[in-house]
Amino acid sequence: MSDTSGPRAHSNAPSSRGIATAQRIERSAVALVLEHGFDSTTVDMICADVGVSQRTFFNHFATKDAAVIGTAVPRLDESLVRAFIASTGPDLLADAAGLIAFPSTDGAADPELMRQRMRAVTSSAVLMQRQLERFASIEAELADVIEYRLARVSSADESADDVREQSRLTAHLLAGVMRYTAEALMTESPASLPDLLAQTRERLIRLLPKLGGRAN
Amino acid sequence: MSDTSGPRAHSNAPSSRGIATAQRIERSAVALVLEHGFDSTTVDMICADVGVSQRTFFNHFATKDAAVIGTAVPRLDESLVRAFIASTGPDLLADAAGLIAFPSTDGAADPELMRQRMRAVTSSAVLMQRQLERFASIEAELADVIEYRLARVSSADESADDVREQSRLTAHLLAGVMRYTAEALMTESPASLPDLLAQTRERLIRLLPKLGGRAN
DNA sequence: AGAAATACATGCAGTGACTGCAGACTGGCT
DNA sequence: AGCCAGTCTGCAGTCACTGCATGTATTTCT
Repeated sequence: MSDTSGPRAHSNAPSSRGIATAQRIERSAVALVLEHGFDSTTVDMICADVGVSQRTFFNHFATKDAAVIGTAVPRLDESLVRAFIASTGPDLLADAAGLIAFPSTDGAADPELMRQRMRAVTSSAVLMQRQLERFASIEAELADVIEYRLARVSSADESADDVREQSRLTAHLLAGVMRYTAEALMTESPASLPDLLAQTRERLIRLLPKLGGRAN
Repeated sequence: MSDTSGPRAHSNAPSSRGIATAQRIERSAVALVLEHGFDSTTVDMICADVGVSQRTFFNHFATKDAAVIGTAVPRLDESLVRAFIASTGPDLLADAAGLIAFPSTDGAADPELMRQRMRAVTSSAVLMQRQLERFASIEAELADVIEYRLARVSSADESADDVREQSRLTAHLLAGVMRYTAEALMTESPASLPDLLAQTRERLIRLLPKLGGRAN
């Protein structure tokens, strides 16, 4: 940042070559959010820090939070999906919870940035919220995958429509599991994500028989 | 609206006496949103329609959507809660789904306004989203209620903490059920809310044995 | 090489939600 | 009459975000 005024900067002179502008913005956004919190970090601050105009910022990111969270669209992990479909374990929902590992976003991106980003996102309820909203984009996909397993354990007197709706419902239940985990992630931050997921899964397995079916 | 300038208007002359400003704003907001959609309805439009300043608008409502959704905080229905706690049916989650009927907000408010509001909210994904976010405020309460039933069907080797966490998890699952229902509400709008809820409940009962426990 | 297309960056003016502040009118109370 | 409290107001400001017209560097075509 330092001096942003004058025509000087315009020549994104040396730096711009090596690292793409978008990446520099991302890094700066994550760092500033970690330092000041999401609400207290203005787009102008990020722009000043990076040395670009606000217009440029919005040419790269549609919203302020996109710069912090990243732009990659979450996808289901192929191999996990295959395993899930193939498996015939008794704990469908718990198995499905394994699909959310969480969905890899950037894959090959800088792991250090990923770690910082994770901290930044979990530090702000707003950001966590937005993050979860993004995951909604795989919900339909998730429902499709679930449908395979569900069809197998459904009786013949249930129509395909029934099964499809049940799959969608299950996907929403799974979203609930995600939210629960995300909440835990923000409070009991000490635990690592994989640990938390495993813990949630166990909890779910013990819980499910109590919720419906013939238990009780 | 017509002319908002000058000192003239100041006398929200006749109308202001009968109906409180906040109510007039609510009505106008709902009506305008139904007509133009949420995004295309600006706060200024509402203000002009009602004949108040923007500052007044925000003195009554913290946000634009609050004017449409209403300000009442959702609460669990006492009698439903008692019934739920007392019951020992096998379908805990499905029973809990009955608690969300949906939580009454305004109770005594104008039923016609309530109906319009419902239409307005279900017409916009943004508003539905906000509405659901509000329900999050009863989630803790919900978890407490669920804990009673859950404690009853839990084995002795599960700690109180376990049960509490399972209750919170269940509350989140229930939130998933709500979201599923809300989604259905926005698309298959024909069905009435009570019908939809009953339908979801049935679906849930048939679904649960397939998800975990000993089924399959 | 030179022209033209392309991609990225910029300033600028504008919209729309929302806030803080200070002033003004109202109705009721003493 | 004088005062308090509640309500309403304009105004100026912040912040996210958009459209547009322009500029410049790099690539690609000829």
